[in-house]
Amino acid sequence: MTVSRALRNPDKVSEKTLLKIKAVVDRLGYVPDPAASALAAGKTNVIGVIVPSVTNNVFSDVMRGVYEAAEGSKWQIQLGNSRYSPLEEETLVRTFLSQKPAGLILSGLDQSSETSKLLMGADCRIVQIMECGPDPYDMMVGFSHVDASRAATRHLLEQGYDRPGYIAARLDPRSQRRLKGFKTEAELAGVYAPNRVVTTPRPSTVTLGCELVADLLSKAPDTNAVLCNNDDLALGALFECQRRGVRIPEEFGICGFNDLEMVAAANPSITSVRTFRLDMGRIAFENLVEALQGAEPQQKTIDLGFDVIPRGSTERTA
Amino acid sequence: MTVSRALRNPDKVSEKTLLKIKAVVDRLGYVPDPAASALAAGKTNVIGVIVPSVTNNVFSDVMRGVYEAAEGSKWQIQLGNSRYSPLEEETLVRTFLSQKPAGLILSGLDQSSETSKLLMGADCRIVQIMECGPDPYDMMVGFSHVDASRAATRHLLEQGYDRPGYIAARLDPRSQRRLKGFKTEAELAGVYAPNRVVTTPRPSTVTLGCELVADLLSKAPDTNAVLCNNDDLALGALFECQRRGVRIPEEFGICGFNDLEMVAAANPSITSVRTFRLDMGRIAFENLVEALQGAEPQQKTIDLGFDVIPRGSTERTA
DNA sequence: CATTGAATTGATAGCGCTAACATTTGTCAA
DNA sequence: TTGACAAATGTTAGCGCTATCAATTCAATG
Repeated sequence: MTVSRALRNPDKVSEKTLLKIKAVVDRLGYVPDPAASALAAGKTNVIGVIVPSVTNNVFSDVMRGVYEAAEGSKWQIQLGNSRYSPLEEETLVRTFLSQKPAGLILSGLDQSSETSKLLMGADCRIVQIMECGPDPYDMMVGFSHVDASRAATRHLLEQGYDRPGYIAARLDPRSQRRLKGFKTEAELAGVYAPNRVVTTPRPSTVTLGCELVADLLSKAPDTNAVLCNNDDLALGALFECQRRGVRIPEEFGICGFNDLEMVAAANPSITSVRTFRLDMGRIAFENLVEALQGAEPQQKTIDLGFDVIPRGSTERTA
Repeated sequence: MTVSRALRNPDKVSEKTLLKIKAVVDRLGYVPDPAASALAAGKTNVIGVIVPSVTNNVFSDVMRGVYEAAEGSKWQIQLGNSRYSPLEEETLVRTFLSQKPAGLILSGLDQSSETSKLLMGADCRIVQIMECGPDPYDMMVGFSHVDASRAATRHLLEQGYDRPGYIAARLDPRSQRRLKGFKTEAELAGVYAPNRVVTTPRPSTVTLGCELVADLLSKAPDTNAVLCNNDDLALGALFECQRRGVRIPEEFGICGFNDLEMVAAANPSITSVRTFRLDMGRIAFENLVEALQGAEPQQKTIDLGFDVIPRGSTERTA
C-alpha cells in the first residue's frame, strides 16, 4: 500500500521510505499494471480522442495539438478513427466508454442518437471539437463553419468576383455547413446559382480539385471564382486553371479553406481561411484536464474563430 | 463463467444458452470490462503502433492502412507518437509493454539501446515497419531507402541531368539513408558535389522546399536537378523554380519521394518514388495477427519495394 | 436401460491493484 | 512524562473477469 502511495502521491510518504521504495523499484524494474489499477480504482488515465480521419491534414494537426499538450503528463491518449462513419463512431464510443476513460474528445456536433445517449450517460468529461454549436454534451472547442465560409464568400465578392462557385468533396456535416454559409452569403448578394456548386461524395484530393473545377467550368463557364471546401481542392483548382491557361487572379479567383502550410507557397499564393487546428487540440486537452482536476472552465464553449487570409489567388484589385 | 465463454468462444456454448445469454446481455446493455479481463487473463487485445509523427503524410497513410485492416476485428489499435525522439519512443514502448499488448508495430531500425533491450525481452510479437534491414526483433515490413534513392538518382542521371543536387529536411534515419543512396549513386557516376547537398534539421514543409532549393541554387548555381527527400520539398522546389522562371524540366529536373497524391496533379507533374505506405500498415497488421494466431509468416522480413514514377518534372528527353 | 465418453455447465481461486479504515509512529505543548 | 493530534504506514476486502478443474447433462451404444 505504501508503495502504491509512493508511486501515485509521493507527498503522502516520508522522504526516507520514498527513497527506499524508489531504489527497489529501480532495481526490480517494477512497472505498475494499469489493468489492475483500472480495475481496483474503477477509472483510468485514458483520454479517448475520436476523429473521422487520420490522413486528413486537419485532423492530424488537431491530433498533434493534443499529443503535444499531453506529452509528459500522466494522461494517456487513445486515438480512434471513425472514418466518417457514425456507426463506427458509435462502436468507438462504446469501446472507449467500456474502458472507463477519464475523458473523451470527439469531433463535431452530429452524433447518432444512440451515440448521444451513450455520451449523455457517460461517466467522464467530454470535449467536442471542430465546431461550435448549442447544447454541448459538456465542453466544446471549435469555430463556426458557416461564419467562416460566409466571410470567405464575402471576400470573393469584395474582390469583385460576382459569379462565385463552390466545389466540395466528401460532404461531412462541417463541409455542409460551409456550403450553406457560401449559399447564404451568395444569395444575400443575389449571385447564387445552383449550377455553380459542384460536389462529390469522394474524399478530397488535389487531383479531385482539378476534376471538380473542370466540371464547374464546363457546367457554368461564366464562373469567375471558386470557394473550395478545403485547401487540397484549392491547390487542384489552381493547377487545373494553370493548365487551361485561365489567369489567376485576373480572370478567376480561388479561395481555399484551412490555410494549410502549402497554399502560401503556391504560385500565386492561395487565399484561404485560417483555422486554429493545433490550438483546438491543445485547448481541448487542457480544458479537459482542468475539468478533471476540479477547475471548471470559464465557459463551456470556446470559439476559436478564423481568419480570412487574402493572397495572390484573389488579389484582383490591389 | 458460461457467459464469459459465450462472449469469447460462442462455439463452446450450446445454441440454447447462447440465445438466452444474448437476450440478457442486450437487455442489460452489458459490456465486459477490459481491465478486469486483462488482469485475469494477463494479456490484452491491444496492438500498439508507434510512429514518429502523426502529421507527416507518410505515417498517416501507414496508420490508415493499419486502421483499415483492424476495422471490425477484435484487435484494438493503440497509437503512440514518438515525435522523432528516441527518448519518447522508449517511454512509449515502456508504457505500451506495461499494458501487456498482444503486439507492437514500430517504425524503423534505429531504437535506443534501452528500447532494444525492452523489445528483446518483450512478451509480445513485434513488427518493424518503414524499412528493411538485418536482424529484425521479430518481423519486418518495409523497403530499402538506400536502393530507392539510388534508383531515383539514376533516373535523373539517365534523363541527362549531370549535376544533380539533394535537399532534405529533418534528417531522421530514413532520410539519412536516402541521402546516402544519392551520394553513392552520384559518386559512382562521378557527379557528386558536396555543395549540391543542402539539408536542415527543421521539419519538412512546402515552404521549406522553396527555401532549400533557393539555397541550393545560390550555393551551386550550376545544379541542374534536385532529388528531394520528400514530396513536400519537391512541391516547394517546383514553386520556387517557377517563381524564378527556371524552366522545368528543360533547365532543371525535380524528383520527389513517396509519390503523394498531389505531385501527380502539379504543373508540370512531379516525378517521384512511389512507396507502399497503406500496404505497409495493412501487411504489418495482418502478419502480426497471423503470428498471434499461431501461423508463422513465410518470411520474417517483407520488402515491399518501390517504383520510380517518371513524370513531367524530369521529362527532358522524351 | 445401463454405460461410456463427449459436450456443456458450474465452482473456486486469484490476477495486481486501491479505497477505506485501522494502527503505529512522530511531534509538540502542557 | 503525558496526552493530543497529525503524519505515516499497515490491514483488509474486493474490483470483474478468466484458468482450471469438477460436476452435470446429453447422445450414442451394446
